[in-house]
Amino acid sequence: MEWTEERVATLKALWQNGYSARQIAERLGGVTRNAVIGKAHRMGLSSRPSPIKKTQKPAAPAVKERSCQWPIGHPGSDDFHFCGEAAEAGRPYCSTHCEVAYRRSSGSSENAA
DNA sequence: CCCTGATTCGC
DNA sequence: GCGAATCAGG
Repeated sequence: MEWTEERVATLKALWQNGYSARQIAERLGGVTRNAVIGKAHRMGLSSRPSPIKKTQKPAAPAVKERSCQWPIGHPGSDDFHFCGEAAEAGRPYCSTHCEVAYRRSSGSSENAA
């Protein structure tokens, strides 16, 4: 196929209307999306929403680690507070309190302390 | 495996 | 200049 004024105009029109290269190629007929993209690139077009997204994620509010939320004292009490030590990654407590928090007492009769 | 555009490369 | 092949990512 030949890139006539008409075909080029169609290409540009569709491209600017947000059509994907594949849609344009299909519409024109006799060309593949590569031809469309290649032609578009050659005429100075392209620069459409590139699929190659940049890994730009500076805003990562993903909660990494906070301070240990292990309660110290009685809730409501004047000196009630949380442990505050550096918590383990992905856990709400520090290493010490993690042991306590996740200590599974599965049917053991070790209650005589 | 489907898609997207970008770029490269031989013709 | 052309477009398939390849690249790079979703």
